[in-house]
Amino acid sequence: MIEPNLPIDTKQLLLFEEVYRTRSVSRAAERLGLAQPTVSIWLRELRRRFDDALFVRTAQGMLPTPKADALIDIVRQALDSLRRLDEPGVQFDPATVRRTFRIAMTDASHISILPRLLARLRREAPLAQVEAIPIGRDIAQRLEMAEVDLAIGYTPELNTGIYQQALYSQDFICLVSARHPRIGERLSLADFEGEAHIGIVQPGSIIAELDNALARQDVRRNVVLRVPSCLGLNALVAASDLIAIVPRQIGQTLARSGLSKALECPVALPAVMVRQHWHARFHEDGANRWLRRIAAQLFEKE
DNA sequence: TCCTTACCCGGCTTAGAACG
DNA sequence: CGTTCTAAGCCGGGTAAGGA
Repeated sequence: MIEPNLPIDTKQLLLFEEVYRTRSVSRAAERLGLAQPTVSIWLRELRRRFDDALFVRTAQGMLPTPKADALIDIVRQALDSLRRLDEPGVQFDPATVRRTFRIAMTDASHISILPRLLARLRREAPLAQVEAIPIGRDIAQRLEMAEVDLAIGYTPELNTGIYQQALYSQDFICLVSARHPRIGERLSLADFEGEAHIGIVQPGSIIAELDNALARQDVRRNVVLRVPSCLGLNALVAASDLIAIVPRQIGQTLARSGLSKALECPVALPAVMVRQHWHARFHEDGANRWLRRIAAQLFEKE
């Protein structure tokens, strides 16, 4: 016995995935080429192993328990990894790869990075899929568990086991309505302190650093609205007389709609470095290296 | 070293109970 | 009524043990 504690048999992983997908023991058995009782017996072993019913009979079929819901992603990733063992050669070929790249990023990056990144991926890896995942406090763990291939953002708290590469320096700009009643083409410090602001509240986001920087310069801003995301910002700014401090790229992109205008901040705000992060386990992995190179190349010419 | 035997294990079929 | 679970018994392959 090589590893008595190795949690599970590959066949049982396949079974788990198939029952989860088909919501049926019988259909899973048919698809796996097994007799139905065999599936039932394996399921019993899985239930003992995980100390959970995993699937329960209902009028809608064999529905997964919360435990099964929690396991399915890990199971699928394990199976994906095992299937890759059979791919010809170990080297990575973007032109033929059929997999999902999971990239954690802020919603601001959905505007500033994702379109260009997606265009490159679609061109070079037409069979691959991309999943954008919110970048949160648990990002280091998710990188380690291979739930996320790459994390892009301002995440100074990542360290052990996580590699990083600087992508670009991000500075800030102010966004106001294109029809603002008092602010023209320049934003003065008096305007900045006198007008009301929208604050973006995202744990770990770049924007959380801003109030620290303003406080150091003894500049106050009157935040009357806090939102969790940049995505609805344009409509909010356009329909109000509020000021929003946003990453320069986001501001310029949103201002192109004509609803809002991007103005230089009257206060010096420190630029922050946006980096990409990956786990040490995948440092030599062909697919991960390729993905990192694509992301880095997006910013080389700037 | 080779062969036989016994045993274990995984998977099968069948049958019946339990359940929604 | 259809689906799922469980038990009993069978079969084939692998393996360990023992004998020639």
